[in-house]
Amino acid sequence: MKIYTKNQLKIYNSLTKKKELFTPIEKGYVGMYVCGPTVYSNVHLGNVRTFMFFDVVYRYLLHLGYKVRYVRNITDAGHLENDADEGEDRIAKKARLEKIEPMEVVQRYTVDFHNVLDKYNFLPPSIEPTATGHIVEQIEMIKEIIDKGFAYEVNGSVYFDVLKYNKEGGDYGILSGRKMEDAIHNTRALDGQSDKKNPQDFALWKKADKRHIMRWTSPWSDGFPGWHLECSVMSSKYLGEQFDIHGGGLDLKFPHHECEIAQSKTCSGVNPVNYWMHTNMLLLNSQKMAKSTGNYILPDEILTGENKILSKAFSASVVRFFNMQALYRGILDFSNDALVASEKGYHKLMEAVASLGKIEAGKISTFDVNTWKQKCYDAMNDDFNTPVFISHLFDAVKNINLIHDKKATITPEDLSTLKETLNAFVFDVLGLLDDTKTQSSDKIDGVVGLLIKLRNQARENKDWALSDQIRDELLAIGIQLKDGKEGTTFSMN
RNA sequence: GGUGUCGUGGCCGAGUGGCUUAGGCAAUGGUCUGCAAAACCAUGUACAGCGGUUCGAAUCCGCUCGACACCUCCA
Repeated sequence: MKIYTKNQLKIYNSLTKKKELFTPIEKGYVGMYVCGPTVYSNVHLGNVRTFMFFDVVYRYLLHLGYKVRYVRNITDAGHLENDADEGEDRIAKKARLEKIEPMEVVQRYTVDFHNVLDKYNFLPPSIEPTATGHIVEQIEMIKEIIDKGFAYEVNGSVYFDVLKYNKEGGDYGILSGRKMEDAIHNTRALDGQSDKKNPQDFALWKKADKRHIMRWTSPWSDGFPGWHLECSVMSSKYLGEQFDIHGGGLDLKFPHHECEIAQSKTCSGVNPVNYWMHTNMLLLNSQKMAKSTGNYILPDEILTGENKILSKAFSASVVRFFNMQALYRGILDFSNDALVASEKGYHKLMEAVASLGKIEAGKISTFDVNTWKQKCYDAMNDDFNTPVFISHLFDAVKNINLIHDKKATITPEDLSTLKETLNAFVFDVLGLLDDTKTQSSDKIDGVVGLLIKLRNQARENKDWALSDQIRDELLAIGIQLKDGKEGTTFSMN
């Protein structure tokens, strides 16, 4: 029996601004599209927050037993730098600065992106399509929009006619809560450089100027597609005209997602997405993390400790844990203190998971495992409330420690449920890794075991100087000895 | 200027009309220890301000102050 039949998931839908019961279009199957990165530079931690959250969404849906097709694109065609005719795309600009081919830039940062995801233990999406791999489909979609009368060509470029779309029943502005009548008066003028009929109109195809390297042949000009188009094309190609979940960062809500809806709806006549999900921004020192302002930290810099923000290096799982201790819809402020606190909590959790393997069952359970388990599911079912979910995991931690200290007991049946459930939640759903375990090995176990033995002999001889030396010097290299009633154990940081 | 989000204890962050007002970190006391650490037990401090609705509001409404984001490429 699939877990999802017993667990009714609720998702906060950005479109309706309400939590709604999640009902997939096709029972048992979920189609999810998430806007991926533009690969013109390294992904920073803010980007990672979004992908990490949707990684957990993906993991949880799989855990519930859904068959999920998760599509996350790579934007490698470059976006317009601005709305002026002379706009060159970002990837081409970077290439010129670095005197390399645009596709070389794309390749370098795509590899970097994948390396980061790998280090942070992301599950790969089902399909990771690229914009440049779908130029033909994008041209077809533009033709279709022109045929339906909602796009016009000017000087080799094609624009979507937002006002006409809305006059004829369209709902441009529905996602972002903008009224087009207001927007007309409030959009900043762009020096009259534009070919557009109205400033709200957005480009579907842009004619490339002479210096523009990334270009494709089209019925209108040698040029390149507008940046909103690729997501409409790739989502409908792989997930259908209508699909379940579309995710992305809050900053993409307008205009990117708004434009996607207009494009897709023009072609299909239906709302493309049932549940829109937006992750909020990650702040650094209370300011938005963004490459353009220099206020950012790279995922690799956290792992190596080579940065000006953190006091030391932190593992990928600590960052993951930190992210999951906050709700995805809220702004999250990244700081050294917060990360230090998360690291300790994470270690506490991992040590309980480790000692869970060692505890013995008893005759009765002083811990209601099944109620606990359901509380965990309830939290996740409530719009992926990972902070509450984690607070329940600490409920299990407390009980595991009590049982471990012989102050509580658990039946064999409950113990097996607890093991199975906690492991699934921690490793499968949250995607955490046990850092201590991966660093450990039989040889280290043997060496430290020998030192523990020598130290215990010293302690028997009341040679405190020697026993403390062993303890302190091991601690200095990151191995902590723990004296318990059952003898001495150790853990590594 | 327009659109939107938000202001919770020393810090990070849940909750969203009454119920035990999460959880993590830090702090204090205790158990344990040769002393510690770890673990466990116990404890304190809070809902930006003002006004309103209500039997009752941190939670709803209004205003004020403050923060942030989007409106231009951005996860």
